[in-house]
Amino acid sequence: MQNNRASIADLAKALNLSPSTVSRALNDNSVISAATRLRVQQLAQELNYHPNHLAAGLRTGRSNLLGVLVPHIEGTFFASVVHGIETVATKAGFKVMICQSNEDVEHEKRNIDTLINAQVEGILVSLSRTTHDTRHFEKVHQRGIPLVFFDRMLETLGVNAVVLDDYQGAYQVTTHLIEQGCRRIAHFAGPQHLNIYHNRRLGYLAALRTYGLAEAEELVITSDMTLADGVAGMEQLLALPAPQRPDGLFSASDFSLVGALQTLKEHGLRVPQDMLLAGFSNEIFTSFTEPRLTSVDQRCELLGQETVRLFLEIREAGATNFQARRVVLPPHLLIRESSTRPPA
Amino acid sequence: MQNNRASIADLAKALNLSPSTVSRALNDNSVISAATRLRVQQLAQELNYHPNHLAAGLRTGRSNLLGVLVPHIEGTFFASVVHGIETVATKAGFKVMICQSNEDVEHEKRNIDTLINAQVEGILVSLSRTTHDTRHFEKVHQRGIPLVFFDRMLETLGVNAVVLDDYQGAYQVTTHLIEQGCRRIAHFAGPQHLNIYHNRRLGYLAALRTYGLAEAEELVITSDMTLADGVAGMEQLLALPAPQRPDGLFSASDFSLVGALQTLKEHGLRVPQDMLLAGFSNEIFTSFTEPRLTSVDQRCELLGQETVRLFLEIREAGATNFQARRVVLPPHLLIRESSTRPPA
DNA sequence: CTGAAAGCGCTAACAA
DNA sequence: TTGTTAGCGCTTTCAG
Repeated sequence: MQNNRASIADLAKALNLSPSTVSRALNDNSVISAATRLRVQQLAQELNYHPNHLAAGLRTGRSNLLGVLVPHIEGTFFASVVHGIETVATKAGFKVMICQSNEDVEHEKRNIDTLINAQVEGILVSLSRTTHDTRHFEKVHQRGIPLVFFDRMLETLGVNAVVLDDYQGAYQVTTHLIEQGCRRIAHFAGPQHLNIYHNRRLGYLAALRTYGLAEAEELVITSDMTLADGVAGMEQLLALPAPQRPDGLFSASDFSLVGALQTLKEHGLRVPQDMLLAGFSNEIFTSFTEPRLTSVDQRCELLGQETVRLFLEIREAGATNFQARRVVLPPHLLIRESSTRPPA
Repeated sequence: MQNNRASIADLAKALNLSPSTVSRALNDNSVISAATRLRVQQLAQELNYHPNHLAAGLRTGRSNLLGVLVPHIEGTFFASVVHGIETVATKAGFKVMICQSNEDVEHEKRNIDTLINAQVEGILVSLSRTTHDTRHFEKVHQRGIPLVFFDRMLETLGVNAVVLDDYQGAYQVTTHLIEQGCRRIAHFAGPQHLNIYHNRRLGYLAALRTYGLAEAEELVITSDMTLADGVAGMEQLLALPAPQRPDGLFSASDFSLVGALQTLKEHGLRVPQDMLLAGFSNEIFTSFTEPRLTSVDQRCELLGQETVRLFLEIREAGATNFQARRVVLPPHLLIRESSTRPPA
């Protein structure tokens, strides 16, 4: 009978045992005699037995599945986070199911249903750019499924979340620019309904205030943070009358920053001599440009790992009576040539 | 009874129907009267009913799960491939389970078991760097689970696979360098037991032969293809006596190429004036360096999509009686400044 | 230490 | 068009 797929029933029959005994033997239940355990496990190996997790899950109510919902997975950031998630989740015995919202709320809603249907034991989410309210997550809560946000979230009170301290990161990087001598610092900002871009802007403004620098409306440019947006943004800045021109730029995204750098060069301006630059995310390419770009590292992998850890904690405590918690990771400023004032 | 989780039985009871009728109504079975269908679906909505896919899967023998096994997911390449996979798989009604081997065969073996246990309906694999034989995939075959390799595979006959035409890509890019006037072209090669690096080297050699150029041992440097390896490799090339120095370089990885570029600059040499450069993979940063780097695009997303398509085909035909097929995607050479001979 | 029996939630014959 | 019945493969009382 060494056919396609052996079941517990098959093993039981072949060994003249009951299914329950076989099940116990396979699961290393301590109550089973060493002898039968061995017999069972050997035959299992021989027949190439593989447990059916669907069946076990149905019976026990545990799927060992963990749902992850990200806006997309191309690009460094989410890929690294997912890597971190996968690592810790696997160690804890979970399989990871990945869904992408493609930055679209409707997708996001459908994905949530998919994950619920798959009986995942927890859901880890980073919101799509087009998500402005989170009512579609209520049913997750209702079903008692632990829900943890990471990176992108809405500032709703009482949700579990793991985020980078974007405010601190922005504050530090802006302070650094000021200390390097900048007095008019421009800021490329992202969509403000997203916590991350909002906090980066706040951190930037706070640093200005701390040092008594005036904030200038014409120096803050909000966009979707692509490379092209960076090009457009820098053109806009360079079009300002000379006294209003910035001497430094903090971009909330490294992509826009590269656009800005390219534009500066096209105009015959040099970095850092003519303008200091700093970005956010520590994308891999920030070390490949000339000059290399100062940036704030987001601890992507750690972020993923901490997200799973928080999930495990919630699960342990029981989803419903867990006091919602927010884990805030310290950012890490990486100073490179683009923001280092050259000796005069 | 609008408790945590409603089941079909609950709906049936509430509506005075049999479970089968409810099931049929929910699945839009054409045999059900419009009226009952509506009643059922409305109540389902109201009670926030979600089907239990584990149960359905157990019953129907279909899990709607697709297993994906990659060496890792950080970095652009696999992330993009997975993106492509996810997109097509979702459209076909599959959920994707992702595992990473971390470039380790033992992990790979364990992951295969995990996926089998999860009752996936197909497995898509890109081999770990440390995999030298593929016996652990036999049980997948035995169980009649469609198996498709993508990108990294062993040259075993009769497996299903989707790969880029690395040979062609390398041939094209080398030819391009020759046509730009290069006569001594160096090559940074990767681990040769992996089909991709092997084929890139063969393509490089073939192009040399076509144009009657001698291949020089000292110009082919094999490494693990990191940025640091590129630095070391270029140092090695520059240490050659002047007449033996290359006038062009084709690196099988963009990362090594960046290392080479940085090293050239440190030595006061200019690209493309003093040496032409070309790489492989079209990593995002190839457009951010100066000069921008010529590279071969790998069609990552398409690769992922085609892999799923091949899986669907196999499934359709029945895994066992499907004639193994290999899909080879044409590469796409992107010529940028680093390989364009400037007017003399 | 082992076995018998029931049931997780759903679907698919077959019957009505 | 609807209902009855059985069972997917596994685990878990409860009894022996």
